[in-house]
Amino acid sequence: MSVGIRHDDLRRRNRAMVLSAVRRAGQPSRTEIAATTGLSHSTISAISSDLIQEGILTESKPSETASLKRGRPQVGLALNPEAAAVVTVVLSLNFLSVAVIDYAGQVIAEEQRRLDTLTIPRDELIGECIAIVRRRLEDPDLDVGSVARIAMGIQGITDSHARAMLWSPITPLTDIPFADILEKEFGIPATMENDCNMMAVALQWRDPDRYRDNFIAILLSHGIGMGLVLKGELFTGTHSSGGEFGHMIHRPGGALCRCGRRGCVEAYAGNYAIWRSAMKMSEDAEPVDVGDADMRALAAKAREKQGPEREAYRRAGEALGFGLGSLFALIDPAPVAMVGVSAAAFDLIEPALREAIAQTAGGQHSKSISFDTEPNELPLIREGCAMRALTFVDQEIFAPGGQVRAGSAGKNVA
Amino acid sequence: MSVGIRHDDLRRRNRAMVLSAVRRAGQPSRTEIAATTGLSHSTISAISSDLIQEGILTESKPSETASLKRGRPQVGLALNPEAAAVVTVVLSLNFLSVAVIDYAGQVIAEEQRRLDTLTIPRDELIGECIAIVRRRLEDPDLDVGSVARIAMGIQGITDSHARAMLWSPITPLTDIPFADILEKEFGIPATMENDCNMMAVALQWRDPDRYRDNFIAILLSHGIGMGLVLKGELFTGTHSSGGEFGHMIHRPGGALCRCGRRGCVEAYAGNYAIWRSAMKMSEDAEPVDVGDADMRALAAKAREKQGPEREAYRRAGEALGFGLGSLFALIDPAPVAMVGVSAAAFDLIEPALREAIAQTAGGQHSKSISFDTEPNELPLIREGCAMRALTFVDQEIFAPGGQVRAGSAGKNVA
DNA sequence: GGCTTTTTTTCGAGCCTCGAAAAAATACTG
DNA sequence: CAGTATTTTTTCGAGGCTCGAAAAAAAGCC
Repeated sequence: MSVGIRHDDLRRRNRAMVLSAVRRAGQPSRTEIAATTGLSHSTISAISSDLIQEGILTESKPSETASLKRGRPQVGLALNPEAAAVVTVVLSLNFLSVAVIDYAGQVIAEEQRRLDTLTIPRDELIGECIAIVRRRLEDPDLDVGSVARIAMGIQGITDSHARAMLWSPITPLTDIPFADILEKEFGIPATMENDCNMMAVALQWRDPDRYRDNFIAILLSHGIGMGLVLKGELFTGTHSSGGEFGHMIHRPGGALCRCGRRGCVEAYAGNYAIWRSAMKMSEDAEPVDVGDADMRALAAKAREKQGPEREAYRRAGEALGFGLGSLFALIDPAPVAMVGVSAAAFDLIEPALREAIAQTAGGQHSKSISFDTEPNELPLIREGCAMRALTFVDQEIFAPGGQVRAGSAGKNVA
Repeated sequence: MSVGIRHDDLRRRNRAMVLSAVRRAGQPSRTEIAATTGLSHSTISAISSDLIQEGILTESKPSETASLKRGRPQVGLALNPEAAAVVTVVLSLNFLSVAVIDYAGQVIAEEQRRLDTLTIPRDELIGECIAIVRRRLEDPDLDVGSVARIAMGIQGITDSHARAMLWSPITPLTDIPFADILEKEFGIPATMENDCNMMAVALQWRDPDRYRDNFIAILLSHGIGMGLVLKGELFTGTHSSGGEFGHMIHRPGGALCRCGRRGCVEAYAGNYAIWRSAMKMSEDAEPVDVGDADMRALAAKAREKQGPEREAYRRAGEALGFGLGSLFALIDPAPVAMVGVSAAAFDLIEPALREAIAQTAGGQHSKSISFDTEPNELPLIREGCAMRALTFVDQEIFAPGGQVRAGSAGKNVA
């Protein structure tokens, strides 16, 4: 179970810590790193000199803003963009997008492609994913350094080890082990991540002041998804990617959900549910796909005048509010980011949502709960995948040797 | 944020690891400890020889069962009961109980006392708690060694730092900082823990095969509480003890809950709710206290024949089932222990509970979810408090020096 | 140009863990 | 019953890592 700390773990962990500090802070000096990590100057000096020699870090000459204090000027440390690269693959409804990202986090190549995900056969879907990655990797215009990791993100449920897509709303196909497929094809370690979890990871990097230890990212789109960060760590289920907020029960035996069950939050707040309600269709009506443009038009009509459209958003807000209330009963309230096309209609959702929360255990702090909105989920997902992959490189490739007992893991990066 | 590992942390953590291995395994030999911790024999030898010299561990002569293999026999290591002691204080409805427990986990003294918790004034409640602890500590019949920790458990909500009771169903009083009060009074570090969390801790020690990484302990009593263990760690809210399962929303706008809101799970499954429903009282009826004996009589009547009593338990099962279903949507299914007087009536609850779960996202694995029952919560709570306190002593007193930067923390236990 | 200030590197000391070998304690064997 | 085999535990030297102090480096200040 709990494993003792060996002597060689020390350097390994502290190396990872230095890399993490540099990635987080941008161009910190050795002194700053010593301060944030609590390690001595000598240790930081030794570790960073190693990392520079190995080509992982670079000294970025005088930091522009400085030079006002006297004393020896600080030398900034930066990630060497050429130290490695990672690839992100994001698969969403009718859309496949790939990006190559350097070690410093800059996009150096990308490609996007429409794809009829709802009808495409299994082999073809897999083939398209492999092909688009291959094109980017073999692009002669670009000297893609050593790609150290592929991170794929998808809407739907993935397994808890980030290896396979188990189920997804964007395709009837199930159980595709994308991580294994990509690994086998390219010989590069890969992961298969849940979209909402990646959104949460991205938010943590984008705005660490607001999204640090505890927060929630909710995807308001065709379906309802959630990424949850607790105590600074991404929360995942024990078997699956977890956090199926959209399938918490709002009204037992209620409206028909896309998942086939009844009364889920999503059956009131997903795009198809809002549409169904606005069109005065039965709650038992089979869920249909609604385009983003149609949803925006619906929101406009709801803003215009009272009517079934506005009522549909109110009901969505109510479902989300009670769901959040139950969630807050379990984990205490936390900041929430609403992402996706319906987040652009959050003005229509918020009043009923707040009213519902106020009736729940989380209601005491109802006022203090704040919501951000971000209508476009794709950039967030890609960013999250990129950071996921890069921190993997930081920790497992450039600070290797974690708790491997048997086996012939390479000893040092020379 | 993330702090580097210093050289002195190494020994500290490995000491803690050895203590943890001994506490978990009973009387492991040095060789066994080396195997479970992954540390070398030399390291274990050095650490345990220190711990023995400091009087924390003892060598427990030949382990009886052995002596069949040849070779030098293993020498078991055991916790020295006299190395320290801890005190547990459990405050529940009309009942206050205290125990003194030695370092090896054996109860060496206890005292219990009836108390009218619902009406007792604040000062008197605090006074009674202090008095009962003092009596046990100053008992001349018993040579209580150095008490290193007091762990108090209470039904209700505590803050996330385990310092204060914020709210409790057993008294109208709120915000009593019991941990600070006991610390000031006795000069011994203290904590104020939530009862259901302690139940979960106890289960983890009692049956580590079943309750290891992910499980749920639910208290079915006057109120509904929950202790949640995820990835082997007790889950707590960000501000409070968290896990207010009983106040997840079952039916928006539904039955009146003791907390003043409507439609909570507890408003259908708490003792008072079952009683209310069985007596065909209104769902708006003010919650009343129901004695354990009355509840047992009610269950007997429900078993006897169809009628409002049986229906009341069915409705409780339904509420618990949908609540668990929502919870399972978030964290994936896990084993559940039902504790408390209504757990003895779980046969009446289970059918509707399983039926409800089957209708939720957790339903796919509905069959594989297993329930244990334990009608008596008090021993569990005390056991949990004791283990909590003892592991604190292991980690913070006998392996001191964690991440203290400034300050004059004692260096070594001599 | 010398002095002050701040950052970074160097160097020796002190720990800690590890592996190998030795020591200890028992069962087996003839 | 003495010698051998086996297993556990201790001992000892080697190698690494971090730390503090001091030195070196690189500026601004007077």
